[in-house]
Amino acid sequence: MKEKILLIDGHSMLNRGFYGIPLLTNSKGQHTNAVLGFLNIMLKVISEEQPDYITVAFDEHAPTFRHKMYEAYKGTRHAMPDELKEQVPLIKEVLSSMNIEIISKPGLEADDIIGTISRIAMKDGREAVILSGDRDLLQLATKDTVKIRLPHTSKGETTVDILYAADVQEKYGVTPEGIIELKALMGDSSDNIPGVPKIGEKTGVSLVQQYGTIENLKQHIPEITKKSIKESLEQNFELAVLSKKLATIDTDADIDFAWERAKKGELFNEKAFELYSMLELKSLFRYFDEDIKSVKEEDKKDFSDMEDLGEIEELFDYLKRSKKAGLATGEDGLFIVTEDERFIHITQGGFVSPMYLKAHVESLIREGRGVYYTYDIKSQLKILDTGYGERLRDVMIIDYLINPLIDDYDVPKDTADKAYRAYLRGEEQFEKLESLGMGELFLRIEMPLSFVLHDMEKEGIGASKEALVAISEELDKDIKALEQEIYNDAGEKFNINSPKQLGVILFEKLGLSGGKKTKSGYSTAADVLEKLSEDQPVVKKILEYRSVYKLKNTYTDPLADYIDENGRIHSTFNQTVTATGRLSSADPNLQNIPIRTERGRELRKVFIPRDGYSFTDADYSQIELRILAALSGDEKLIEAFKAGQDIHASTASHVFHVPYEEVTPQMRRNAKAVNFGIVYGISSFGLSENLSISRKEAKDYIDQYFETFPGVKNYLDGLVSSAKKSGASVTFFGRRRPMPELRESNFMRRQFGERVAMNMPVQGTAADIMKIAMVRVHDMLREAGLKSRLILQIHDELLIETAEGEEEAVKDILLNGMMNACDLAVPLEVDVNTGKDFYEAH
DNA sequence: GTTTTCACG
DNA sequence: ACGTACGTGAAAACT
Repeated sequence: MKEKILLIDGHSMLNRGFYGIPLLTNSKGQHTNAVLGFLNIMLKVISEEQPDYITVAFDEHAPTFRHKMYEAYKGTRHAMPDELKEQVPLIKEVLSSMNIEIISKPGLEADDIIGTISRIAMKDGREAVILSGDRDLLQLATKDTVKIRLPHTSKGETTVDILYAADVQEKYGVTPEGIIELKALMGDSSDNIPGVPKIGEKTGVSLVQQYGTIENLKQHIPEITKKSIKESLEQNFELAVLSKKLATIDTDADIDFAWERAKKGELFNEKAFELYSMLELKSLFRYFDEDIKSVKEEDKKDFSDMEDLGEIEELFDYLKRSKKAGLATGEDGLFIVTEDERFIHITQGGFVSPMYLKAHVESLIREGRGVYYTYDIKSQLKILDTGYGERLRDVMIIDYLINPLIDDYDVPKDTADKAYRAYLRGEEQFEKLESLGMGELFLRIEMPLSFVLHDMEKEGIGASKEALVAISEELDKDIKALEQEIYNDAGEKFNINSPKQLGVILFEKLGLSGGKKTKSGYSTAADVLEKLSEDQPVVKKILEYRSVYKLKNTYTDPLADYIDENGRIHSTFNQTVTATGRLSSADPNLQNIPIRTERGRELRKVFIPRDGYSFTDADYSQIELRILAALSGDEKLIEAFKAGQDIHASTASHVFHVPYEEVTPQMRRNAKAVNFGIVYGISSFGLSENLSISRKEAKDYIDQYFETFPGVKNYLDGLVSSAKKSGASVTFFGRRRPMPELRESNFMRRQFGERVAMNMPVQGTAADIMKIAMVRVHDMLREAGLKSRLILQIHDELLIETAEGEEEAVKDILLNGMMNACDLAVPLEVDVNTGKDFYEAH
């Protein structure tokens, strides 16, 4: 069996990874998608091919000879996005750690290096496998010693095609040598090869098949029948000659190649694993042996038990005097990393009671002189319920504030790891946070909020199981009845919940005109169905079925299972999930309990306060538009709020030029949609869809709006341009959202980025203000010695379970806490309501 | 695991 | 020519 070398086109594979996988970062904010994509395919091919040698070729950053030729011709070259650029050194580092040979040389393209080595391999009696995403390389394929592996993705599945010369011929209709001629004619925009105008793939292939080379073609131009092609060839033949030069890979370049250095070594070694873990390429860990994976863990897991009370007292004393420490609590005890690098584990038992530990930790984070880092404090409070201490810093929240776009911050996987990583990274991350201007936001708002959220989660909200069961039974009856009626109307039984089956029934069997809207068929979304429900009883029933089904299966039934032995439901409020700084609620989500339809709203009656308590609910009125007014400084908008006007009616009056009193409900509805659009980052398309009007009309509304409120226009434009300049969008309190979308080449994603740049400061500032209000309200309740407790937050709304007799005090605290959370050019208005259940209170 | 739908702000 | 309103979480179907 012949020996085999795998030759990889570095930039082409990196490119493929970058554009094939959505932008991805590790917890330190490094982009890793291109590296991941590269490695994924490389490892797959290595395991399939089992090569004896591996070499990766990279283009040099300096413009290469072939590109210079083209730049001389046209003077352009596509710039690499920063997010990709920064991954080039990363992949090189990873490859060297895996003992893989890297070759690059000024003046040479990766193609030329690969071409040359593949010919060396042939000469030396070895096989070559070329891995590249670039079809240019196909010209190197031979009958049986050089093959090309070309990755392609279809339906989410990536396969790596195998192409020998015969496969190239079969798939592209030309020989490997013909690929050069083909490129000479049709060009290749991704490779900056111009080609001859008017000649695409089809014409190119048939010309190459007929004439072989362009030199031969030149002799026969007069024979060409199609006039436009003939003329283009006559006028532009020098382009074909240039393109051929550009497309021809040099197989005899002067490179420094030695078989010895290319020999495959140990790929999955310790050093490589360290890099993989640093980049957090978890999906690739499986390639490494268990013992390599565990080496790193053992390094840092040398926590020694401490049981002696005297020693523990001494330790806490030391910690209080230290500059910093890492702490983490879990079911498995308290883990501490000290400044002098001791790793200590304390379990409860004997005299070390939970009370004892709580007292010591609490005193440490309140009175200690240093800063104490931990990771995900809120989940730890469930085990050791200490109160807030201002010396404590949560590195998970710091990570989140530095980059709120990361999907999962939970990298440490056990308690020891949390303490260690918090200690290791805390100081550096906090400094980075401060340099980004978010130190105050973190210390003043997010840290105390964590403890507030924990209290809310622990408190939970009362819910009646009996009421839920009763509702569920009624819904079930309705579902069954509707199901039957729908089957009847459709003339057959089918799964109404399957958009696919439903689409076929509606748009094919019943012949309704719907038109395709989704990737995989007809859209059956409610807004689509509503447009044709007018005289279609079936459609109405389907919509009703869906809503009833949803109520039962998403709310009623699951909620019943969340009720604990005390009759209460405990949601989790996530503090590190959203891109804008809002909270989110999960398991169960209590921020999306129905309210918009009466039937759904009924469900709120099952949420009830405990005996001797009632609910007090407070919500900010139009907080986002008020923020928009305040931050933009638009005089008219500020004036409207100061005058206490209905803001949608006021907008309508200005935009439609009618007196405030004469605004019709229809006009108000439209103005309301415009206001929403402004907050979402306006686009005429979005508004026109929402209001079912033409793009032109929508654009007129928007123009009219901006003419009325020029300050808003000015402000929004400024948001986009400053986000473009700084690469991030920022709230009033300094919360930051990185905006990589604004630099992308894809037009649509860039446009999305612009909308986000307009929305984030508004939505995010509202979130900031609410967080401040929550901490204030929580603290005021305690300071006043009240029994009433904050139990829910729904973005612009707070719910308090109020003890009998405390109603007035609670109302005052809510009003004060929320309205005075910050001082803006526009007053913040708050509506307060009370009730015996959640339905009544809001 | 991804897509579609729909509940909320 | 592209194909979108911003931010979430959950269930069910589909691949």
